[in-house]
Amino acid sequence: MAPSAAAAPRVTIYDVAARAGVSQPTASLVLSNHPRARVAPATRQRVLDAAAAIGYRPNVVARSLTGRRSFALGLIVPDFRSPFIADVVAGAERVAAEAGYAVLLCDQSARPLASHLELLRARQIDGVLIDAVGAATLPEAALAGLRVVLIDEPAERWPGVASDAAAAGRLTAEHLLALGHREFAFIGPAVDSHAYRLRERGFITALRAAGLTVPSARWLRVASAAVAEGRDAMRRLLAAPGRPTAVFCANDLLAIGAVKQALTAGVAVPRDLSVAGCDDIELARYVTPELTTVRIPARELGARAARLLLRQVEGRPVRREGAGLLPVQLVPRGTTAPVPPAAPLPQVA
Amino acid sequence: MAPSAAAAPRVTIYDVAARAGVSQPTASLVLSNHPRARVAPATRQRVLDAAAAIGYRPNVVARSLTGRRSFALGLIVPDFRSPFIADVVAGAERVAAEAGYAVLLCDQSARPLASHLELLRARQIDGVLIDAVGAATLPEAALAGLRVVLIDEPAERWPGVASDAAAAGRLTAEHLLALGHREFAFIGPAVDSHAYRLRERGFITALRAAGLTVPSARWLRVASAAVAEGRDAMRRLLAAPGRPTAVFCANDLLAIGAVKQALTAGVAVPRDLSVAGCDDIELARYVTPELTTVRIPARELGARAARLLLRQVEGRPVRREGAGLLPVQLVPRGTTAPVPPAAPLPQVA
DNA sequence: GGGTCTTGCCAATGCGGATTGGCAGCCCCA
DNA sequence: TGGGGCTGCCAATCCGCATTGGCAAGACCC
Repeated sequence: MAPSAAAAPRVTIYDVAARAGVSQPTASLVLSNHPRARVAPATRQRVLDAAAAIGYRPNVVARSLTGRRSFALGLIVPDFRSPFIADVVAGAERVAAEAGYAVLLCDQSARPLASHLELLRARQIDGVLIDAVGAATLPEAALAGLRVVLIDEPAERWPGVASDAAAAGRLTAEHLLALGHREFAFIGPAVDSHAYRLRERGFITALRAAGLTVPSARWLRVASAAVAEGRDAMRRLLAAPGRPTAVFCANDLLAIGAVKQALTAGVAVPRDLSVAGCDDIELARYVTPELTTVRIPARELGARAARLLLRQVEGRPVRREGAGLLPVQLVPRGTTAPVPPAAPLPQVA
Repeated sequence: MAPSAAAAPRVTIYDVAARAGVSQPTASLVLSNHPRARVAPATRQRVLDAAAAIGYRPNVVARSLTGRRSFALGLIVPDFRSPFIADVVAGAERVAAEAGYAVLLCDQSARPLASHLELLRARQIDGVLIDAVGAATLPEAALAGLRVVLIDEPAERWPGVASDAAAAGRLTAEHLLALGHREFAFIGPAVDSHAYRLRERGFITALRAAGLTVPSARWLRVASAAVAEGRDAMRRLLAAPGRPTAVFCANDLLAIGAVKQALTAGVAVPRDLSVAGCDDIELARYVTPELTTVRIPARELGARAARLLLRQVEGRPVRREGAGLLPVQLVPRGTTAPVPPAAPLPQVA
């Protein structure tokens, strides 16, 4: 249990004070650059010189104990290995780092949400960014006393930031409709995620507006938003009787898997089948054919969430949701094309 | 500067002690489950009950201050958004979490290595895993007094874990040679990374053993190991006079970019040109054609590094490099094929 | 030259918990 | 029955830093 032999002796603020010939509180006043500190310029300089001379580095742990804040934020995500999430993390991390905060990355795939929250609490975390499944249904107590910002998961009790997920679905629907498609399928994860639900709803609502629907047999639920799942779903889709001319996948990974499977099965994409994804991960441009998708500003999502959380943490005013939804943008590429002339169904009059 | 109004009142060990009718040290002895603690069973139970009743959670910050350890590890990586690195991180994180340690993820693309080390020091980090460019050339002082484990970057002064990068290059060379290839190119990042150097060297050494070389004009250095760079490199390669029949890319992202560019330029892969990558990221199976590559056990690399670091941190004996290199494995897929009959050069006798 | 301010610094204390040393009370045995 | 040895608990102290209250010395004024 005991750690191995002590390492380098630490340089503390007492050492600085001693070398500068002042008391520890005086050194503290100077070094923490206290605004209302009344310290003679000469004294201040002596302290600064002493600190520089012996290479003083404040001990964040000690500072956290007195200040009751850790200068660290938690960031809980479903799976940081997903490219989209990784971008969200990168955006948040950058903002946090610039403000001098560390980020404790918590992966929901490794440990449940509530457990992460407990651990973050124990570490006296200053605030938590939650981009995780099930955040909205967490018991009140799990978040009590924490400063929280939700990502892509609106709730009345907490501020949050979100992308315009409904628009993502709508834009895709409109794109496919404009290409003449009338027979659709949908592939999406069965997770309890607001953003995914809205993507679905935006898609179907736009279809309805055009007098169309997606038959329930072509409404495929998969376990997670991963490539392998997209593949399985497409396999099922192609095995069923009839065939859609266009498929909307709730994210790019699913779409990549779906395209892959279609090609493997000899279904030409986009000639015989159009497939669209959502997120616009970097990879979307590197698969063949390049993936039609909707660009979601992932980094911006993370960055904005972090800024919002830092406002709370530092006691600055927080505008509730004021910023509105982050805009998304259709990116037509190579996996969607006009419906083939010999469409399975005659054109709707 | 002042944080906003205080949140929920914290439950401290003093509260537990008061409720159990014992002194704080006694409560501490019970709750920290001290091995040589001499506490009467009844007393112990009273303390435990009290703690449970009021929901006591030890304050990790306070514990860190006295214990001079933070139960946190640093993990410095070149870019956690790279799929390969993400797997290394996942492996390390899992091991750390199981031992009760948090991981502070530091991205070299956001801030230089030395700066990260400073920050980790200030947080009294218990140890650092370094999978970063330039770790070997760091000044002595930057790492002084830290417990360190290097990933894929052997150094005499520090323990480390590494994959058998030379074998990765060799296996690829042998694979391509067996397919009849004699005209090669290489694409790799110009970063100062041991693993990449070994991959190169392993490749070229195996070619030499077969009496072949890679002409310097086909030895392409790119800025980073990213898809876009692979693309650029292939563009240059195809623009130059003559053409190899096989290209070894130092990692999968480069290979994916290279394949993409070749296809775009009308060069059929693998018919006209074979391309091989390295890492076997998940994506390698999802591009078209599927990528031939060498599987590097990324998660295992991270996990093993974390275990090694934890041994040091907890003062258990550390076997120097004892474990040896992690084995790698060729994964032949769709981007490599026998050299076409009408090869640019006659078969070497 | 004795008050009243101001300025500049420091003593004391707290944050939450770990650890050490020691002191009662009890048992046991000679 | 008195002393030795345990056992079980607590008082005191420390970790490194931030903050408050106050005190002494000098500036200023009448």
